[in-house]
Amino acid sequence: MNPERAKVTIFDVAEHAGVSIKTVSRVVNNEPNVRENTRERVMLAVRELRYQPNAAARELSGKRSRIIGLIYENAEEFSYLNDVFNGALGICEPAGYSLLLRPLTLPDPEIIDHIRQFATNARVEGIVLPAPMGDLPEVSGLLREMRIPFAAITPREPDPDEINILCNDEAASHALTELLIHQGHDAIGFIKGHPDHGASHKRFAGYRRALKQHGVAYAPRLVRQGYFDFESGRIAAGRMLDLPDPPSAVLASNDDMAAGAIFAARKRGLNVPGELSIAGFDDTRFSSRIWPPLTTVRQPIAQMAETAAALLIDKLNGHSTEAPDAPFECEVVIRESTAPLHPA
Amino acid sequence: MNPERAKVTIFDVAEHAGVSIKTVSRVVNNEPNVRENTRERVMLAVRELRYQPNAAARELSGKRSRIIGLIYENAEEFSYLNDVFNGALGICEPAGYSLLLRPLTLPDPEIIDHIRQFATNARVEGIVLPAPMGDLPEVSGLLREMRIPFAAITPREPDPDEINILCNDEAASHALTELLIHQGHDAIGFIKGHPDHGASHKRFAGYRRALKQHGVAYAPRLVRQGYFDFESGRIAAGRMLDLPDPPSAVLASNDDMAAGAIFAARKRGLNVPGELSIAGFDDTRFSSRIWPPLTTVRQPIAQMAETAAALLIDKLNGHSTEAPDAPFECEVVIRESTAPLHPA
DNA sequence: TTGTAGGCGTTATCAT
DNA sequence: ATGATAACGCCTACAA
Repeated sequence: MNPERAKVTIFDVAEHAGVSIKTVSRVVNNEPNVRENTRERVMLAVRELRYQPNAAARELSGKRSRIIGLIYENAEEFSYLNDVFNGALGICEPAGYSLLLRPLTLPDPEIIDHIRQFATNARVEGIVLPAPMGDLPEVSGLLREMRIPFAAITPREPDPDEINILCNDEAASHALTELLIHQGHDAIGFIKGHPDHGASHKRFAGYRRALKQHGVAYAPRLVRQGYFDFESGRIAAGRMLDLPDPPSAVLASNDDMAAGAIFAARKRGLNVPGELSIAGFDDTRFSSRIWPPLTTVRQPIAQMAETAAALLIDKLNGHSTEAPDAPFECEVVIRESTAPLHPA
Repeated sequence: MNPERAKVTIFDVAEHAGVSIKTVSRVVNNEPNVRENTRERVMLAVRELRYQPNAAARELSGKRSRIIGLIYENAEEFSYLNDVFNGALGICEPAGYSLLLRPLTLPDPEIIDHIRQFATNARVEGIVLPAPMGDLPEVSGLLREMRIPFAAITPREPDPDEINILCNDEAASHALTELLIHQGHDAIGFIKGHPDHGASHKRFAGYRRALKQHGVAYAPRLVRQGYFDFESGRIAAGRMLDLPDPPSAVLASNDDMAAGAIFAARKRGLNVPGELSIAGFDDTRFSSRIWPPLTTVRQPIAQMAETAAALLIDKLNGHSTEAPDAPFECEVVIRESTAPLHPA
């Protein structure tokens, strides 16, 4: 019809509807004290003129930028980020918020400056912090000091005043270990995750609890430090496999490291799962696509990110922020990379 | 020192430096006609007060949002997106631009409305369009009509007035096919990519050209349609492998489909590369981590995204936008998923 | 080289 | 329930 780029303002709408701009503002912002009749007239004008409020003017006047920041570690390996993006975006968009990304490369000695600049420069109202950002005390400390609300997706101890999205890592790790034990394994290697991630400790704790519960001896030589990346998994698994008495199963704290473990096994001519069972954590996209498909633990990452964003937006809008009553549930996904130790 | 959140405005700086706000504005925006002496005095005040210009006020007044949009297909499989994000962000940030994400699920009958809304609502100044968004005529048409500058990362024919980032897909595909031919393969399967992606056609063209050039017969039964996702690759490869005279090598138009092909081969008990060579395209993160590591083609995606963002920002700033003189170079990466047909 | 006035489109205040 | 008017912080004209 009219492809002109002439922008229609609140004045145009007011004139068209025969009211004042303030009334238009009230209607557009769902404020009370407008007669139903008037409201409809304004709405009509809004639609007819295709009125879109000017975000900059809104922000300047009302102090609301409607922008949410997402600070994340820019590590290639963390495949869960896509789910985080999608989950957060899925909530922000319909709520009228924009999502601004801020990747950070860790360790970052200037992290404080970077975040401070991002927060002020990009004028974000709130920030979503997926792991491991929510695990870093300096980050949450700074945000607290700056009085910028944030939602941390991380398995730390929840603070009732802050938004914290949890899942039962520990229980899932326990279940996975138990599965291997039930399959007859009693020499189960464990590759730990990056020590700065809260999840690493939870997962290790679940492993130890399962061993203890089922009377399987804990062997320090079967526990290796990894850092959540493929290489560290490959190396850690290699070390264990080269032991005189290697494990018959390896539990890696994430899928990337599990893929590294499979790689290491293959290099040594070992059949997986025939000679070595391997399990991971996260149910990354590719965990079902490598061979053999990986037994792993699925976290509802997208849902967790959605919840984080939704609670954050609620908080920004002054609504009561009720933390979810229980942690999100992880689910063990059994595929073909694990098998009973002595098949019948 | 002073953790107060009182925001310092241009007036504060002007007062502190003993000049008018206009002079401060000139200094902050690097405009000419300021005495060096004055400039320094203002800069000092800026630093002392930690003055940060208010982006909303700037935008409202000056019509510059300093926001760039990135519209992409939200398909789980397109692993190159991370590189696109990183490349674009790496340029935007130092240039003072923010990057706003807009995932779209294709096919989207309301794509026009969605983009229109994104463009106006999010007040983006320009838009980056990675494949396949730049391939969709309705998208580029709309942007053209709305007079929003965009940079398309896609292998279509370049328009001298528009920003177009290319790479030599065709040549790379030709080289990859040639490699297989040199290895003695003469029954080489090809899994095409999604027909809506310009790259699909380029890659197929390179394959055909290589066959022709080396006198290898073109066999339509060895060419299957895929859609760039794992499943379609698995199915397409499966069909070919179940043929009475299956190929000895399969070239997939991307790594996800190549991974599917490996999966299909494994299911049939075929040794890769002993009984079947498989090659992909993209050098996705995981292509070096599956077993066997994938022979593939590496595109400099992050660089291409960087260039797209840089050219776009140049254009927005009124600088001369010179297209790069040549397409970006792809590189064949030889790994262990391909082998000579009859090893010595 | 520097400063003054007006406007950008909204929300907030305070009348009516 | 509605409206006039003043912020909000900056930039663009236009003066000086």
